[in-house]
Amino acid sequence: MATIYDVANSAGVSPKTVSRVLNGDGPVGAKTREAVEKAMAELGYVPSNAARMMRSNRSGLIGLITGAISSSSMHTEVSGLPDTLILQGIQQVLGDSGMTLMIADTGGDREKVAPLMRTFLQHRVEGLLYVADYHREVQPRLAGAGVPVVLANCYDTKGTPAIVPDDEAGQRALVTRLIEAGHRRIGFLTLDASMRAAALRHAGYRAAFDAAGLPIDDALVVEAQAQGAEDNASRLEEAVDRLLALRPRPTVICTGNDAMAMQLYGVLRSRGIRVPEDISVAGFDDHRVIAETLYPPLTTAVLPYLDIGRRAARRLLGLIAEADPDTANPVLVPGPVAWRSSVTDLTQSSPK
Amino acid sequence: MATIYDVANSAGVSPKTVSRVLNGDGPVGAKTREAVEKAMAELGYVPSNAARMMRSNRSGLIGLITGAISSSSMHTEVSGLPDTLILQGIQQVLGDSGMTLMIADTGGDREKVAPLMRTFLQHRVEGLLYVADYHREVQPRLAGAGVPVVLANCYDTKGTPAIVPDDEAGQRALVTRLIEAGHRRIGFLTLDASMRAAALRHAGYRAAFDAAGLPIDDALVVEAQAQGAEDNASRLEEAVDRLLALRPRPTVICTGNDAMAMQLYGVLRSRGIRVPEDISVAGFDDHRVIAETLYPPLTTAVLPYLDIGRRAARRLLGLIAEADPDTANPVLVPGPVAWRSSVTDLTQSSPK
DNA sequence: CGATGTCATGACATCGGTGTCATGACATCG
DNA sequence: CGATGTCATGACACCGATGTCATGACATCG
Repeated sequence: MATIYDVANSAGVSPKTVSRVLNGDGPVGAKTREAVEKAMAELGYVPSNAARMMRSNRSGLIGLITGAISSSSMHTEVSGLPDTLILQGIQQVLGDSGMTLMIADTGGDREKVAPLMRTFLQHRVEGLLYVADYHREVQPRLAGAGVPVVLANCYDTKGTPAIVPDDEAGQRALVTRLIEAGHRRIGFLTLDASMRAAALRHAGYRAAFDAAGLPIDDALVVEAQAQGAEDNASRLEEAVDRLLALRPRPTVICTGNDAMAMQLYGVLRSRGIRVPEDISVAGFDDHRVIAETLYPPLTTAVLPYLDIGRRAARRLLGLIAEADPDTANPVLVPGPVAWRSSVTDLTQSSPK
Repeated sequence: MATIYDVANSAGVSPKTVSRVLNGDGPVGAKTREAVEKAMAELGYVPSNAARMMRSNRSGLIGLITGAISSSSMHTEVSGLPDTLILQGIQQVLGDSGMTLMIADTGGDREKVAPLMRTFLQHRVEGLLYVADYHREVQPRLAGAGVPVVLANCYDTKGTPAIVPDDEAGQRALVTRLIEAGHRRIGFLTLDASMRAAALRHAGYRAAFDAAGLPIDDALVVEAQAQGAEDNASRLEEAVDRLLALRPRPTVICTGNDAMAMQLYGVLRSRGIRVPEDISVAGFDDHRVIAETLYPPLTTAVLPYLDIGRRAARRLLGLIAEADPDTANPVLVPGPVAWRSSVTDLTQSSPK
């Protein structure tokens, strides 16, 4: 591979002059510049980042650690939105800023974090991102490496900058819309209670009722999933039957995520109940493949993974530039409601 | 950040000795080694890859270019298996080999490939991977950069090493299993005919009938998707109705992918047809979230993305080591059939 | 007991860029 | 016309590792 010396020789100038052409600092005569550029093109010269970095101490690299990539097919029970959407958002922002992303995957193995960190530090990354596969608390043990860190889709107790979804606001917005559509008996099949999202969304559900001045019937809320359990399918069936046995029967059922809504469609239909004519269904995540492809398409709260990724990247860039305007921590990212035809508007069908 | 000189000073030895401790080449006295290791620990020393690379010319980096990450939410009509599974496979292999992955995303913009390539070359990547979001031909214009390239989930006409799924074998294996289960009237809702996978799978479908010595009824094969079309949902409904009108009616319907199977479930149920009692359904992809969560769980041909990723990575490592045992190109990766309860075994229900 | 070999270690050059400073050629000004 | 300033360029050191070669201290052997 050609070096700056090769270019300098070929153009009959000093390496320093080539450097000036490359970086546009210092003055260069028009004729000289042309000769240098010709030589660079002929030799297919590409400057070495390594050499450059030795002086400048700027690697232009961002390290990204995740257990996300390899975990997605592992716990199929946690079939939330693909975390790679977060990567997308990160990529978009970093790409524009000229940074290059290095990714490493723990494969779900906590022990691998330390060596991966070491690899990143060897490459002198300027910042680190840690992405979790679902909203949760982490102790990533990667602070204090002398490099800014931002957590995405997770948070810790040490005040590390973090970006997480606003699960509560999402569920609240969704349920508020349901109430506006005339629904009063709103069933809720929740995720495993140990998940942070479960608690927050439940709180959002309650907040929507409170805000509307409506009473809450706790019988309408049923945990329909247990992490690590084998048979979540039958668990869901039981939960659905419990909701269907209530009187008055719920007019709509919210689920912990879109995958659960997909199962719910199947269970309801096997009971001869039509969606949305007999009962409405709403999900959470806006997992496109599911929500848009289901029949009928699913109304759901958007889990703003793309936006979380973007914000995490921007915040990291801010920290690297030593300007972090964000004071709140963690930053809560709200998502809109995706309104589709799985929910009947009761105010339309039977106008007061 | 501490350098090898800091460590050397602190331990009272020369930098070269520290280097020897680091790399385990050359002999080092036990006492000296201890002192050096203590100094490294105290200073939190991490060697600089940049400096190392200047001498060794080995960056330990692999570049990965994809339009996949950011495209997945764009074309929702091409809702195949998430390509990030390929990344997973790549990660697994590269992680074990001590290589670090740099990723860049074109965001679907062909113009961005060249600058991204340049960035990678500046970092002196030792190899390049190009990952496509679905099986297709590409002209990535990235060969000839003096760096080995492997294509994953795509191929070109220039003989660049490539790893692609064996769509034909997958469909053939699936249909063969269906035939073994007693099915003879096998409907097939295909992907947009312009997709490579569509043609290959159709060939596999026919091959299965040929191998079994059974006649093929072309009326059973209907294109149920058009790329870029807005209303693929109603297109699918029409296609399904056409199949259902055939006499004798198909006993099983294969779909172009799992997302289509999910829609098919909805359409069949809206027609009052039960799966699998009245008609069986089989998909393609083994998109876990769909196939395992659908009710009933979906029989499908596994699209071996994880394996494709692994093989692509291994092949690239082979090329870097200048040993490429693979002669066939592209390499076809077969996938098994995931047999689940969406298909009825007719030989069981009505033994001859 | 001197020649030879092994071990442990260090001095020095080198990789490919860039920052600092110096230098020569002109243009401008008082 | 000499002093000063600007422009274009190059010499040289340096960033942090590692390869090459040299060196001194011992151990081993004939």
